[in-house]
Formats: sequence, structure tokens, C-alpha cells
Amino acid sequence: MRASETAYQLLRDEIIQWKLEPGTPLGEVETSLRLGVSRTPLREALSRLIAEGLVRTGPGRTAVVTSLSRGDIVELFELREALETQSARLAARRRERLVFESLRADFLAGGRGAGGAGPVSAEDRPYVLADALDLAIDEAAASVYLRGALRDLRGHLARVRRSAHSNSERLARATTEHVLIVDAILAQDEALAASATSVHLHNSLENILASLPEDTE
Amino acid sequence: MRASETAYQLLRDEIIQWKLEPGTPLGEVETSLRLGVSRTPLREALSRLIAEGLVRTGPGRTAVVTSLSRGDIVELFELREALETQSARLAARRRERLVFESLRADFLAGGRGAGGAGPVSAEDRPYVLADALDLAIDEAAASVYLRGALRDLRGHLARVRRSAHSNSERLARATTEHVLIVDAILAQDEALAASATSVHLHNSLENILASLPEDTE
DNA sequence: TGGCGTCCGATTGTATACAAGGTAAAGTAC
DNA sequence: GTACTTTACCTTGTATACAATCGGACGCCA
Repeated sequence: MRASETAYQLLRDEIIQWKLEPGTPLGEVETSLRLGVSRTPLREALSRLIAEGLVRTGPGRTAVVTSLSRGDIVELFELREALETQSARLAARRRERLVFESLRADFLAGGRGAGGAGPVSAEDRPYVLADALDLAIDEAAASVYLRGALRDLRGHLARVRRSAHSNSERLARATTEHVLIVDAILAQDEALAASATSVHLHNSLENILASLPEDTE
Repeated sequence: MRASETAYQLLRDEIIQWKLEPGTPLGEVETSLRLGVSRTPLREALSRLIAEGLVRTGPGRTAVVTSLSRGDIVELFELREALETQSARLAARRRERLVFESLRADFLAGGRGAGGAGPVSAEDRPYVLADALDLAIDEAAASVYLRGALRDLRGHLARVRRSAHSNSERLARATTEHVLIVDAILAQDEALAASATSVHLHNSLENILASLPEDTE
């Protein structure tokens, strides 16, 4: 694999998994030594991360890991609502019956049967299923531009998930909401698919904000 | 100015103004010589353009200017609808009375008074005004993530504009639609702002597709 | 004592040299 | 004649050396 790609993947994972906390400076020499690549491919990796929004250029041209305050999360969900309601609308328009019927069965079965490859811990199962739905809707969107915007969004959302955890009550309600979205897509009801997605995202955001520590980060 | 920034601006302008047609290969050595920068900053410029979607990596790791077929334009407008309806919604929620009242007056005056800095040709005036509205809505969106996605989108749309021209009838109708959007924002009617934007984009897309040459590019 | 200027250090920005990979063309064998 | 293999060139990928710019600290002068 190319060194620039390696550096990109490593840094991206470290940022998403909070091994690199917001505000961490990413000096080129230091980081390139740490990752075992030279400065040139590292700079390419940093460029991609900056374009993606996970890294920003701080004072003095230094690269630092972007922060993720409550306000950021709210704004992130404003973008998410825009993209996912549209995706859901398009998914309903171009319904792929098999995919979504399979998903619906998985949700109702509580996650058993989803992600057949490898065992999934009971704790992660709801997330795996939710990711599967996100992925199916992304695919159904079919627009390369929409998908590109969604791809970047997913990285930020993975970071949010690491900083906020759901309780079991929320997970149960989320499943209900997910099933409604899938049903709307299967019924080719664009308006309902969009509305159901919007509702789901509002509830999800509310839960996240409530579970967040008080300090504004 | 930094060489990488120079190269980025030059290439971006050339692509948007169709001086570099879709499919044009951008060999690193050739392009760096042509622009008068070395390969390293050029690669950084290409990275940014690839992230933005104006350049893609073709077979054999070569960078080529992305195509812009009818299908691409349709997909682009699917993203645009997602982003701009949401922006309009947020603009209505956070209404900035002065900005939009000023815009409304400009639209009704047919563009006189807009873009006070420098003379604007009569041909470009409608576009300048439409851009001013886009900008105001982008600003009002206030979400950095939404704005980031919109920023990339604008580059692609500028390319589309170069390949399709509006007739005077369409321009008149577009102005009516713009005024409706502004009015909805001023009335803080989120739903109407979103719907009016959606209608406007559908009409705009239809006009563009109709004015496009038959061949699928 | 406070403010300003200069110098030193470190960091990023750029250029170039070298390595590796891939593609195309040419030649040979079937 | 066609298909496959091999070779050579061209392209991109990486590393390192050098230049320039920014920040900070120290010292001097008011």
C-alpha cells in the first residue's frame, strides 16, 4: 500500500477513536517519524484530512485535530439531516426491494443474522445494524456527489458516537424509527421516508446532547 | 502566495471556465512545467481538486479533469436540492432581516444596485444577483459543515453554467422564484422556504437540461 | 520598568533526485 | 496471423536537501 494511504488511514483511525484528542498539534516532522513515513506522503494525508474536516490548519500553518463541541455536533446534524433525508427520498424513489426487505427482517430480529462475517458483540450489534441501514440508503442514493458528501460525514459521526453512548431505551426506540424508515422506502413513499428520517435524526441528536458531559468541550 | 495555492487557483479556474475540457489528463511533469511550479506543490493542488471532485484519478494513477454529463448534472442537482433546501430552512429560522430585505429590493429592481463594486455587464447581472442570494443563504446556514459542502458544490455549478445558457423568459421566471424564496425567509416560513427552493431548483434543472446539446457528452 | 527591535530557532514550503510500478510496444513462438 | 511474453520507457510515489517564513526570547534603549 502507498505510504500516503497508510498515513491517512492511521491518522483517520486515531482521530475517530479519540486516540488523538481535539486540539492535538500534528507537527510534520514529529508525525512523519511516528508513523514511519516521510514528510511528503504525510502532507498528502494531512491534505485529505483537512479537506475532510477532521484536521484544520491552526495558527502558524500548524495542523491540529479539529474540535467537536456541542455546537459542532448540532451543526453536523444539520448537514446530516440535509443529506440523509434526501438520500431516503431517493432510496424510496429507486426502491431496491430485496435489500430493504432483508434489512427490515434483521431489525425485527434484533440484529441476529446481520453482518454474517464474524461474531459481533451484543453491545455493538445495534450500531452494526444502523450502519447497514445507513450504507443501504447511501448506496440507493446513487448520486456520486451525494455519496461523496455522505462519506465525509460518516467520519465525523463516528467521532460523535465515541463521545456519546445510548441507553437501552433509546436503542429500542431507534429500532422502531429505523423500521419506519425502511417501511416508507419499501412503500415508495418519498415524503414519509424523508420525514421519518428527519424525526429519527432529531431524536438521535437529542439523545446525544443529553448524554454529553456538561462542559462545552 | 504559496505555489501550491497558485497552482490550485489556476487549475480550478481553467477547469471551471472549460479551458481544460473534461477528460484532459493532467500529467504531473507537464502540468508543473506549464504552471511554473514544481511537482510537490502541484500534487498538493491536485489533491485538493480531487477531494473537491473537479479532478479524478484515472487508470494508472493519472489525474484527469472529471466529466460533466447530463447524468452528472442531474446527480449534482440532487445534492444541491439537499443542501440548499436545508440552508433555506435554516436561513428562515435565523432570519437576518436587513440582508434579505436588501436582496428583495435588488431583485425587484432588476439587479440595479447589486454588486456596487465595479460595472457588471447586463448579461451577467442576473447571475450576480442569483449568486448574491446563494451567498446570503449560505451565510445564514451558519453551519460550517453545511457551508463546506456548499462551497464544493459551487465550483461544480459554475461549470454547469458555462455549458448551459438561460433564455430571457427563464431569467424572468427565475427572478419570481427568487423573490418567493426571499419572502418566505423574511416571513420565517421554513417549510415554504424549502419548498420554494425545491421548485426553483427543479425548474432550473429542467431549463439546463433542455438547453444542453443532445449528445450525452 | 516597559516597550520595541533584532537575532536565533524551529517549522513549514519547495525543489530535485531516486525508486518502483505500470503500460505499451515489439518480438518471438505456436 | 495471433497471442503471449519480455523489455524498455514513462509515469507516479517517496525521500531528502535546501529555502523561507513565522514565533519567541533576549537585550537594549527610552
